[in-house]
Amino acid sequence: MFDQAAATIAVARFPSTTVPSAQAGPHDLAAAFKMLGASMSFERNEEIYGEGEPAEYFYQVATGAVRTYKLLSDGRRQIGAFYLPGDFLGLEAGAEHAFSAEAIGNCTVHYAKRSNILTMAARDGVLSADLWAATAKSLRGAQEHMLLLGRKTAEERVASFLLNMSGLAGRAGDVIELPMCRQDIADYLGLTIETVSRTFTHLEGTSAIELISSRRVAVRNRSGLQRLNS
Amino acid sequence: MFDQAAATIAVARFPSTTVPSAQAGPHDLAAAFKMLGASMSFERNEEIYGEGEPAEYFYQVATGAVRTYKLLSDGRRQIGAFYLPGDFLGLEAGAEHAFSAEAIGNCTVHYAKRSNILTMAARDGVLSADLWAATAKSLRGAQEHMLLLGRKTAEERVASFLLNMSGLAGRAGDVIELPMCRQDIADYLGLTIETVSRTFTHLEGTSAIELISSRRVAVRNRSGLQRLNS
DNA sequence: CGATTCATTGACTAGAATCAAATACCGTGG
DNA sequence: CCACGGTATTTGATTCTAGTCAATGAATCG
Repeated sequence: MFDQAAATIAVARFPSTTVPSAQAGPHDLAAAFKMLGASMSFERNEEIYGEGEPAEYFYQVATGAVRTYKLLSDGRRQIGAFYLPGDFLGLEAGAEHAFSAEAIGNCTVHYAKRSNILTMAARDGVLSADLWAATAKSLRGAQEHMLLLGRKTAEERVASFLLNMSGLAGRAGDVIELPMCRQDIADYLGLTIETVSRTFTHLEGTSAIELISSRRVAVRNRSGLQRLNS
Repeated sequence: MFDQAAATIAVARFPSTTVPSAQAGPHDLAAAFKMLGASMSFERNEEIYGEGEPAEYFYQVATGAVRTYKLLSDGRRQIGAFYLPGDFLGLEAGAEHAFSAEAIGNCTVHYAKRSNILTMAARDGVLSADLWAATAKSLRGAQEHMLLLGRKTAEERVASFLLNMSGLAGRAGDVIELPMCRQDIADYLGLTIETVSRTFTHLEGTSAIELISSRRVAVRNRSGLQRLNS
């Protein structure tokens, strides 16, 4: 999640698999979605699935962006990850979803029955390996995020976030389009909306970034951000 | 990880698989370790593997306890999870370990070559499903932990920790044996050692727990802890 | 153009971190 | 068995980062 480079690859791969490979044999997860999946549209803030619901489907973002989150009883929210086109979600094993998922803006999502994917995976080593790899990728994202939430300062969190959003391949001067609002960013970074806003302003003051509009950020000093990112 | 009930099940399952199942077919991950794995002992604080090292093996804790962690350049540490007997670790896909792993106390670990497990999994639907399930279990633990790190107060974090350590089946009056020191707990919960200590003392003051010794805690008011856990 | 939502800024507070010291614990050797 | 040294833990005083409360400003949409 959140790895834009990988997301781009996955997106690029998606259409190519519409040309079915000659052999009926090995498929990857994206190809399995093409075979078994259907599409569905969601409006801004619409729930895709809820925590505790039976986990019937796997999902792949086609367009737009998705957030997954957990709530405490008093409404405090932690966003676990943002999902961009190509990313898979709902891969957690277990009969029930451990997170809720919502559309950030209007978006399209491919979905496929878990049982179908799993049945196919049981017979297809490549597919099962890809399912595992996708899950493990989520796990690594979560582990990286634990370090951020447990040990980084507000400024370091925002810098990490911006660098992740700008992608690995990004260069100084790149303009980042943020699909999510400040509250989403705050709940993702374990901060308040005010702290996120102040930190953006402060980073602009040090010429690390430029706030073109609230949803558009230009990276002006990439290595400065990376230094903050430790 | 950290799910003592599940850990106990895994441990219980382990010896039973020494009796090879009649059919050579499906195996679970624990059985695969029995077939392919070897054992190794580690001393207190000894490194099992390091972040960035090639991920050659999968591991399963046999006795003792293991911590996985990441460091920032200035030494700040985030412990991602504690692993108890029966738990698997090192399941992250990718050529390199994303975390470091160390023995908390003297411990024994089963290990098996990744390539062997993966080869076997490619031909064995049950094994590959179990590999995926074990990875997904780690993922759910990580997601739960993100909520703790991002949104819970110090008292809530410590209460969550104690409830997790006491196991799902625990009852009031249960005595928890903590295998790790205060610094490990602090780095796991995203707090300082002083805050952990003060919170323990405060929970004792409210009769929620009793500190028998620094490594032994008795739960006196389980529902009180659960209320804090939200 | 007004209404509403979202973002920024300011003043003040609080919860956890930091700095510092005292106490408890543990293994070793006399 | 007890004294010693080293480590781990607890406790206290103070600071500081981020949170809270409050108000203003900007953007978006009928």
